[in-house]
Amino acid sequence: MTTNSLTAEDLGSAAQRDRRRRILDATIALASKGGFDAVQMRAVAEQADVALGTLYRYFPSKIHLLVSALARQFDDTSSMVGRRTVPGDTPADRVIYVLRRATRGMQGDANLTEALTRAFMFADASVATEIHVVGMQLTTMLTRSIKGDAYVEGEQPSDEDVAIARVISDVWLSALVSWVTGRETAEDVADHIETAVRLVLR
Amino acid sequence: MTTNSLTAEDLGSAAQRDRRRRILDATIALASKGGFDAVQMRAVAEQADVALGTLYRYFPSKIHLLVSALARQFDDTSSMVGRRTVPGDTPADRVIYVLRRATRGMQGDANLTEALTRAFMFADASVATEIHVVGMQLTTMLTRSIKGDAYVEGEQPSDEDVAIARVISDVWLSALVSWVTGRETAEDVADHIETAVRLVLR
DNA sequence: GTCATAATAGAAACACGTTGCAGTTTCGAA
DNA sequence: TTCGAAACTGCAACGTGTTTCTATTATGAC
Repeated sequence: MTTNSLTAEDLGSAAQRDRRRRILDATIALASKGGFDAVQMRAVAEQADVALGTLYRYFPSKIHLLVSALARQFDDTSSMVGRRTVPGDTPADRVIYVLRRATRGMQGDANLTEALTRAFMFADASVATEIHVVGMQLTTMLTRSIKGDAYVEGEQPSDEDVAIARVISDVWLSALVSWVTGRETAEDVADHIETAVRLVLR
Repeated sequence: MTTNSLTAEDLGSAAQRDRRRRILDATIALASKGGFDAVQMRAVAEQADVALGTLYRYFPSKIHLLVSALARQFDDTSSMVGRRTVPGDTPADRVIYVLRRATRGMQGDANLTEALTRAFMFADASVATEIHVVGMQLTTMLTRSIKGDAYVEGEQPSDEDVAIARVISDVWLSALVSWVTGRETAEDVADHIETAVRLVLR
């Protein structure tokens, strides 16, 4: 294994950085238009204007590609949403507010959500790094919501808060899967999440 | 659509019932040996001694096949475990006991677990029926554990118990995915589940 | 500027899920 | 028993993820 695939850290020249960007752009565009099935490697390569072999040099599988796209999306969103105080009087209210917003956002681009969620659920250990990043972003978002105004930048949340955030993440992920696979409606998902949040944050 | 696929209810002749059994046996055997990837439709057909087209007549996709296998496994296990009182003094203890047993059982056949879990997470709306069956089995198992000796056959569990069971199912499923995809160890999973159960059942 | 090395393009080939089809067998009704 | 419909077999073919290979182009050391 003399030549590895290019990672986010080790992006060589400007041309390579640009190729990587074009590939992820094409991925998002295709996913947004037709979901997981529409993200076909040949189509991504063509739309990004790279050869198929090059695509595989940058991302060793379709799953890596989609999870990397997910990580970039998360980065973009969280850097935009940034550090605004979460409205709501109780932890439960704040968490529900945040999750409702997130869920609504994902409903707005159902195909993209389906593609990224499926990839996330299918990802194996070789994608653990990217997955972990996404998990941390989610936990941070939730513990911040739980603490509300009491949140202090850099301070460690309590073990219990982390445990609660984790349970809520799990419920949210399950609900997301139910939704993207067409087994539950958006209302089902919202109700289910709200019930769960009020249960663990009572 | 004049000819539908054969469902579990509409199993025609004894020969057809036997074909179905052979197919599911072959599926479990292959999954147990090599996981999701080893369950190849041609291999299943050959091992079950049916033509590929026949396999697809019984199960319209690999996902249907695997989820049906999962449902049968669940049936077998729950009919074996049957109606034995769950040990433990508190709901949390009983639920943890049951989940530990289940988790240990799945670790004992990691490949099979990986295959069935992946199929479950990938299943779309066309598999909703089979999925629903599995979900009900899981919920029943958990509500029974929560109630312990107070459980009465045929009695409806309370809304809160169902909600709790559902949250625990979600956590368990997420943990399972983390484990089968190699992102967490079995100990991680056990700890995580125990924390979650004590949180919602305090 | 030259040259070795790595990166890319382009295209063929492979693997496996899935579909389609022609011929054969099974099965139930008359 | 005979007949027609449904089920089954065997096999070829297609689509898409993945691999592989050769020729070409970009890059960086000297």
